[in-house]
Amino acid sequence: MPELPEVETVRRRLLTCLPGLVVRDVVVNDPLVSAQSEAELRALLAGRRIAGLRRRGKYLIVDLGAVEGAPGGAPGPGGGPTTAVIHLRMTGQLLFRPAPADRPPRFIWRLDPRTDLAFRDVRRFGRLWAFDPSAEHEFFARMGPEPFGDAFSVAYLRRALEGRRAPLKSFLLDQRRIAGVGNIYADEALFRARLHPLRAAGSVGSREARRLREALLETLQAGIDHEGSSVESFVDPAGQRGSFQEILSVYQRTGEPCRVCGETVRRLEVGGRGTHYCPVCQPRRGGMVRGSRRLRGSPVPPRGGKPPDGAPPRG
DNA sequence: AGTGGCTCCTGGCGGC
DNA sequence: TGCCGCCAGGAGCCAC
Repeated sequence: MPELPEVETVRRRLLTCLPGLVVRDVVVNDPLVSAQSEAELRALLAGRRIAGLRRRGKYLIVDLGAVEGAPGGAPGPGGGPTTAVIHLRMTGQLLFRPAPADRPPRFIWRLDPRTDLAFRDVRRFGRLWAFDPSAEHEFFARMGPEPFGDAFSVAYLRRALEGRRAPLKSFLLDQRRIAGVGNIYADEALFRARLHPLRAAGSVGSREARRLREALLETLQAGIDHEGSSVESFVDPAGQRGSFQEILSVYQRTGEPCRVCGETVRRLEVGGRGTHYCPVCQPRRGGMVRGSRRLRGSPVPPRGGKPPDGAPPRG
């Protein structure tokens, strides 16, 4: 599932082909993809040149310039610059010049010179927004600091952890605390930090907080270096899979031996999310939170054998 | 305010 | 073989 490293991989790929292109038209095939209508999106996006691509947490941000040739190029409802935001959620794929003969993408940006940016998304959780750049601050107002930014210091993390009774796993998934961490990288970072996912966030000491921050950064950076994890259906805009899934330590390795100590990797449910850990490398300590109900039929065997979803789904 | 649980959505898979 | 129900999860929403 696209988390920070996957979205960053998409951003870097699109950076090589999108900037400078003009959005000629917008086609919305699935109204659920945006609260805005196709006409609204067209008015906000069409005629504008793509100026840049940024990322905030798991959100991809596309900066578009004012409509060229518009009176004065002045900002305003008439044709000013636009900020577009895309969230891939579970299965979203942004494909540049996608192969045809697929099911219709949820939306398409027709670009000039003639190319397409298509949004394919089997589970239909992904979303698109477009708004005046002045609205961006409010849009991201409740989102926590970027892990690689200066604001994500040990001091910040300690303050954020302080007093929290929620399990560490839930803390890491809370986008208001840290931006961009999802289920895969949360499990992997906790393993790297040797912290049990059910530890109460507030029970984490200063040395452990330092370890957790370093583990998060190392894990996310490794994900970026491997161009993402193609566990579910992630592919970059050229249809290429990432390779981080090949070096996962615990995520979806239930029943397999820990790569460090050989103990069997376990699975439990924390905050409704499948959670994978090594009971030896991530020992229980004081300040544990009670786990959620045990998963039915645990231990759940890994759901291996699924083909990459880069292949076209059935028509 | 913090926390947990439910919901959306679909394809894949296990069970019968 | 075919059908049914469960499962995955990011984030918004709601209840406590």
